[in-house]
Amino acid sequence: MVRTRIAPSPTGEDIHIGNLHTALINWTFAKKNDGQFIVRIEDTDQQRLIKGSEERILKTLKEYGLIYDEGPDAGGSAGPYRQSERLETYQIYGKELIEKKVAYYCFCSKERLESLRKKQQKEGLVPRYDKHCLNLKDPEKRVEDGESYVVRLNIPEDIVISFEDLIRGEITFFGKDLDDQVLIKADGFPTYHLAVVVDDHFMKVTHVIRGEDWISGTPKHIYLYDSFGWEKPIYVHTPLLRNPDRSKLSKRKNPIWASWYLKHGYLPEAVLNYLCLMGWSHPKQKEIFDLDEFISVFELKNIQTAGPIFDVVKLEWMNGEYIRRMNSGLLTNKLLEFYHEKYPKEAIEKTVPLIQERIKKLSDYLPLCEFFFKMPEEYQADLKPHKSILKKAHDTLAKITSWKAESIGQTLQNLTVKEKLRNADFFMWLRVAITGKKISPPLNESMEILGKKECLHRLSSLL
RNA sequence: GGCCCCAUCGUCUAGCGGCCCAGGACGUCAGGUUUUCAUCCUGAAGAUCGAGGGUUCGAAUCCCUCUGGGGUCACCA
Repeated sequence: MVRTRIAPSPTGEDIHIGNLHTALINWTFAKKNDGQFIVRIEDTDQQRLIKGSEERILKTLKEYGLIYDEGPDAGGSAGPYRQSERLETYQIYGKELIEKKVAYYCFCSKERLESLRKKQQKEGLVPRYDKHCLNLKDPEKRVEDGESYVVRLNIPEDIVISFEDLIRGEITFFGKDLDDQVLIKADGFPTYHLAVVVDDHFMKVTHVIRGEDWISGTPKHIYLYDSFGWEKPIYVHTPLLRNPDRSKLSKRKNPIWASWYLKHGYLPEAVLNYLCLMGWSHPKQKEIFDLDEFISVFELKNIQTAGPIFDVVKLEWMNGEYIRRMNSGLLTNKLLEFYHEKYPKEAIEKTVPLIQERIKKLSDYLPLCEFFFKMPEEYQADLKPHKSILKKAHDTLAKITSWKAESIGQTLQNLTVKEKLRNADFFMWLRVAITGKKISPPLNESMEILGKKECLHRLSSLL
C-alpha cells in the first residue's frame, strides 16, 4: 500500500508554490497506486508559528483540488496529524534513543554553543557540536533536578551512511561530516529530524517525496531508522523550483504563495498543469493535459534532477490556453466568482465570446471590459479634434433600427467611405469614445451589447 | 569554506551509444489575416549538448578531472 505525505509547517502566509509542486507529485503518485495522500502539520517551532497559517494551507490545497485522505481536518487512523499533539510519542522515542546510547542529554548553554561555533568558524572549521556532554557522570539526575536540557543524536565519527534516492541513485555521507543534531529541544518539542522519522514510521509512509533541500538531513534520518530498527521509506528528492537567477525560489523575486496565483486570475488546473512540467515531461511531449492524464502517465523515475526556473510567462500562456478551451458558460461562472458577483451574470455572459481569446487570466477581464459596466472616466486619446465626425457617427447611428453588430458595422463603414476617412483612424476615435481605451474587444459587437441608447449617450456626452 | 546535489537553445524540456551537424513548447523577430488588441497562419533566428581529457569503429548519451550553478551546515522546517 502506497502512502505519501506532505508536511508543511505553518510558519508562512500560505503554502509555498514549491510545496504545492511536491504536494502535486505526492498526491499523483498516491492516486496512481490507489494509495493514500496525507497532510501532516509540522508545528514544532513554537516561535515561528503564524496564526491562521495552517487553515490557509489546508484551504489552498483544497482550492487546488489536491484532496488529502488523511490530515488534521480530515481524520485518519494514524492521527493526530499535528505534531504539537504528538509530544508524548516523541518523548518516548527520545528516551529509547538515550537508552540505546544513540542519543544523549546535553546541558550546554546557548552561550557556550555560540562561542564554540564562533571559535570553529574562526579556525575555518565547520561548526559542529563537540560532544561535550556525551559522557557526563549522571545526566539523569540533572534532568530530574529540573535542569534545562536538550537531547542530541550521537553520530559516530567513523560511520558511513548511504541511502538510495529513487531518482538520484546512491548518496553517501560520512559521520565526521554530520553534526550531533538536537532531537528534543529545551521546550520539550522535538526537532524536525526526530519528528519526521517517528511520524513517517507510525503513519506508515512508504515514499518520502520532498524537496532536495532535505538531502543533507537524510543521513540523520537513516541513522534513526536503523537505530530504531524500523523499515526505511523510499526516498525521492525532487528538484527545487528556482528564481530566474537560479537561486531557490524566494519571496523577494517571485510570488511564492500558492493562493497568490488564484487571487491573480490563474486557474488551479493551469497552475498544476504547469507545475507538472517542472522537472518532468509527458512521454508524448504533450504540454496541456489534465490531472487524470497526469496520473496515468506519471512515473516517479522520470522526474528530472536539475532545478527548473519557475517561468511566469509560460504559466500565463498555459493559463490562456485553459481559458481558451473552456466552454463559455464555465468561463462566465469563473469570472462571476472571481469578481465576487459584483457584475450581473447576464452581462458577463454576453461579453465572454468577445474576450475569451483575448484574456490570459481571469484578472485580465476587467481592464478590457469595465466599459460595459460604466462610462469611461478617462479617454486614452484626445477626441476634441474629432468632434464633428463623432457627431456624424452619432447621428447616423441614431437612425439604425436594427441594433446589431452587423448593421452597426455596415453603417459606420458607409460613413467612412462617404467621409473619405481611413478605417483605422475613424474606428480608433470611435473606440476611444465608446470604451475610453485604444485597446478593446471588437467594437461593433461591443456596441451591440452596450445598446443603442448607451452608445448614443456616450457619444453625445463628448460633443 | 566542509559536505551533498546538479549541468542540452534566453526559459521548460526530448534524447538513455549509431535514427541528432540535436526535436518540441514558451518567449523573441519577420511576414500574412484583422477597424484596436488578442487569436490564427507562414517563416526565421536561437544549443560548438559547461570545458578538457579518456572508453568506443561511433558519445549529448559511459568514465575521470576541472569549471559553473544550487542546496545544506540552528534548541527553523
